[in-house]
Amino acid sequence: MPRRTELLGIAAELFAEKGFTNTTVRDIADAAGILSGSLYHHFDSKESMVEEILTSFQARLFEAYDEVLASDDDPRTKLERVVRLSFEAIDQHRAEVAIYQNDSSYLGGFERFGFLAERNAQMRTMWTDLVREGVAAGVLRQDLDVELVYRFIRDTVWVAVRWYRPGGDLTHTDVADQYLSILLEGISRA
Amino acid sequence: MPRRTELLGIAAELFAEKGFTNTTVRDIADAAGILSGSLYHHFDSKESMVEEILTSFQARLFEAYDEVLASDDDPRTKLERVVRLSFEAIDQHRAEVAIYQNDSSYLGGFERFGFLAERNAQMRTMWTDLVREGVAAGVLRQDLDVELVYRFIRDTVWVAVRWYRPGGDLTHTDVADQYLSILLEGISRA
DNA sequence: TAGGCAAGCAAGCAGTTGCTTGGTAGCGTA
DNA sequence: TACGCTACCAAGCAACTGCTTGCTTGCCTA
Repeated sequence: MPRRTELLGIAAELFAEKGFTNTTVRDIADAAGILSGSLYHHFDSKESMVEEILTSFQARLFEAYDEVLASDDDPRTKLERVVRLSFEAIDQHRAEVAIYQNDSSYLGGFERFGFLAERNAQMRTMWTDLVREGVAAGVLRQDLDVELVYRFIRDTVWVAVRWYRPGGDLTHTDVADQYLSILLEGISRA
Repeated sequence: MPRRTELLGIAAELFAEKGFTNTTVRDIADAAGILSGSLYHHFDSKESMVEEILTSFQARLFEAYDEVLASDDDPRTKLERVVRLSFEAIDQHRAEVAIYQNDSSYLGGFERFGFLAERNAQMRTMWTDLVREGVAAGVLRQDLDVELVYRFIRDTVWVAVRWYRPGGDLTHTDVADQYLSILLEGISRA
């Protein structure tokens, strides 16, 4: 693995754990076993590190989403697959998701991180379209506030990164199963 | 209003907006129209400001929770009331909830903020007990993973502080209605 | 009208921050 | 053996951080 990639991984872990601004370049350098100045041989700035971490993660994530959306599955299946994909992303890219969850509101304030808002809009379109298709197809309730349903799903799925631990008792599939069951059927007794 | 209270309000808004560590004492002083050093006439430290903000908020919140729990409502009604109370707290104490959401993992690392973990445990007991009572009473599904249901509810409710805007189109009651409807009945067509 | 007090100013200190500069060690290759 | 490249070191700078100190101002009240 190229040193550059290695360093990005170390930085991502620290950003996820302590937050972007609370992580100093000296923290990253210490964890890598080098001096802080040496980091600037590999990267322009601390910001360019997060930028690279987030963009490459999002690129992979949306590629996976697009594959589902392009399929000819029915709306409900697509919705399920997208939820499962998201929990899988939390499992396999914990640090990246955590950074996205915790620091994107701060980072979004800088021009160079405008792509965050774009991806958010893309995400919103994806979810609301899926819900609307489900309603149109008659598999989802007609009285839903699509925008609210989108927010509830998005929040519950992504915030799970705060408590989900890869390798624990619950697999990401377990979590997705339970969540989909609750989301689709509710918690009331039939 | 005492100057002290006024300053806490200003600080809370800034903490909520930019995060605790990203808010400098000079930011707070500027917003209050005084010099940074003058803040120390009112408070020991920046940390004691957040501490006071969070403890007083949580005290009021749990007081309201306790009233519901002590009532003789049935489990499902209690669950509904607690959800509604939480959305109401987001509406009326946006800044405090936002600080609690965004900075408690960082603050929790300091000894003086141990009360955050205690309140978290208290919150967890409250929710899981409510769900278990609902299951026992036969109004909630028997196959629920109580711990997971608790996490999903907690996350969805509190993270709403990120997008809910008091005075907007949706009242906190609207949001609570929709969420309870989804949570209890699911989004699938009956 | 003298005393006490809440509120704030002016100046600065020590530590931390992201980042820069000029240099070097080691390795592969021509 | 000279060259170029990757990876890093050593030292430090300017800006910013939370906080301290000694002092002043204006108001209330006894």
